[in-house]
Amino acid sequence: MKIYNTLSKRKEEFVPVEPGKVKMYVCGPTVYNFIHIGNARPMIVFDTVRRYFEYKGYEVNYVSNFTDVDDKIIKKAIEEGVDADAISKRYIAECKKDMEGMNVKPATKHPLATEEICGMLDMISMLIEKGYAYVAGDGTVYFRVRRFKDYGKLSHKNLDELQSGFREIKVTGEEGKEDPNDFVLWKPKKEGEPYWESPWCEGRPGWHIECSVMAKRYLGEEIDIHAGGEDLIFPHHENEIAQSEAANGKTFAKYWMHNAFLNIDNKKMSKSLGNFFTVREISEKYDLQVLRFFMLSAHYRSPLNFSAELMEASKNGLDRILTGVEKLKEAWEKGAEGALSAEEAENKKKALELVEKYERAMDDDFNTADAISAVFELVKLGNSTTEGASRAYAGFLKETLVHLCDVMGILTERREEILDSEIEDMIAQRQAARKEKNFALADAIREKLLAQGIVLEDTREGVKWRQA
RNA sequence: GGCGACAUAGCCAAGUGGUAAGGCGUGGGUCUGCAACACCCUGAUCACCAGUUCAAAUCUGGUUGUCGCCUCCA
Repeated sequence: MKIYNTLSKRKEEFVPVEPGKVKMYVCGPTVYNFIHIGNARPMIVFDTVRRYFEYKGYEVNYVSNFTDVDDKIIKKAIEEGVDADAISKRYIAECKKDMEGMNVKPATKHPLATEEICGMLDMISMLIEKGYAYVAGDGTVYFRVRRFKDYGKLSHKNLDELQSGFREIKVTGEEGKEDPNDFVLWKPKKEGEPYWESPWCEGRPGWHIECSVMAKRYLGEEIDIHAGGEDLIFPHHENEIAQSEAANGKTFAKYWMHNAFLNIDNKKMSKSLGNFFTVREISEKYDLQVLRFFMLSAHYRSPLNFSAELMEASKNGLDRILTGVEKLKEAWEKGAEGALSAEEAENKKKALELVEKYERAMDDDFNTADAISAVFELVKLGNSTTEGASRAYAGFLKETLVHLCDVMGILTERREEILDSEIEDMIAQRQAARKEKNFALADAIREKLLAQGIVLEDTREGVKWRQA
């Protein structure tokens, strides 16, 4: 398996720290609101990475945090007049609902920043002891960036470039810094903010330290994969490396994976541009499976554009796959017992070649777009060869297709919904009308059902229906 | 100002040296009472210019365009 490593800027063969095991850490969202579709991309992408590792037989320890102490959470809490805790708890619960809808597996562990303060105090103390951090006059603890010689190795920047760069050195509240690039490990509380006791001041942790600490606690000092959105490369992940490697004296993560951004009309999604969508909003219009399928239709390192038109295209494409699975299921149920015919054996070979194509694509830095093309080809093979197929052949194709979809987190069962009796009556009435060749009435009933979002299909096996 | 990514058919998107996967959409056909589903047919000299090579979408240089990071935003 090859993985593109941001650290080396090339694809590298994956070699786990511990044979047969994958330890991966994915930076999770700050929970101050419903997650947006931009948050959803890394969740879906890295969940797929995880599933593929599991498919290949690895045992995956997958850790993803929730940042539950942060300026934005505090701001929201003040606006609503509740505790910060109430805000974060609420949106963690909502986030988990969205994840379920997108069929993102729960992590092995979802640590919360506020429950890991002890570990953070330990690591900060250790960094001070080793000379990698210092305490400013007001009790703020900063990381001494100049002291860590590898600083910039992930983002491929060097400190001189950073300093000679365009950005202006921020002044407010940072007079205690030795170097403008130093970043906060611990900062004093402000009035009304949540805080914890520490040797330096009553305060709260900086943003970067939590991930270093949680990765260490739940995965160890050396992990295989650290992942997140590309915007996190600098400064967040650069700072994590500095903290972890300075404190532990070991390489922190072997492979750094970063997903590209999701854009809206080729523009970065932002509230100010008014092109901001939450996953919850999307779920009102589409099954979140469609969102998942959409996200996987492009390579994770390519920018992906979001629009209603593209969601429609994804919905239609996904429907094609689901219909294909249904047809195979019917063929399997009706199929005759016995061995495969010579032709079927030949087609089975073709299917196995497609499975290989799928694996080659996924092995090559998780090329889900290419893998999906193998799935579509398998669908076509099924659609065109199951007429009168044997049970064994149809069953094989069905199992293969379902399995490959499952690896990408695509559920192949259409959500079973119970029709209310009124609708069932209408379908029965339409059948009666058709029998009497009263097609005008039959069509009228079909139109009426369509208006309610129910699509009817007349097949040899009888009437089928599905949600539009 | 510094660093970086990308540019393939109406749309989306694979393909990183040997003359272009797949999906959506469009149009035509088969099937169907009509539809829907499915199946068959239908589509590109790969932004532009120059170079390397027997051979380039694929490598090198340049041009144009789009976007990102450098502001605790995935």
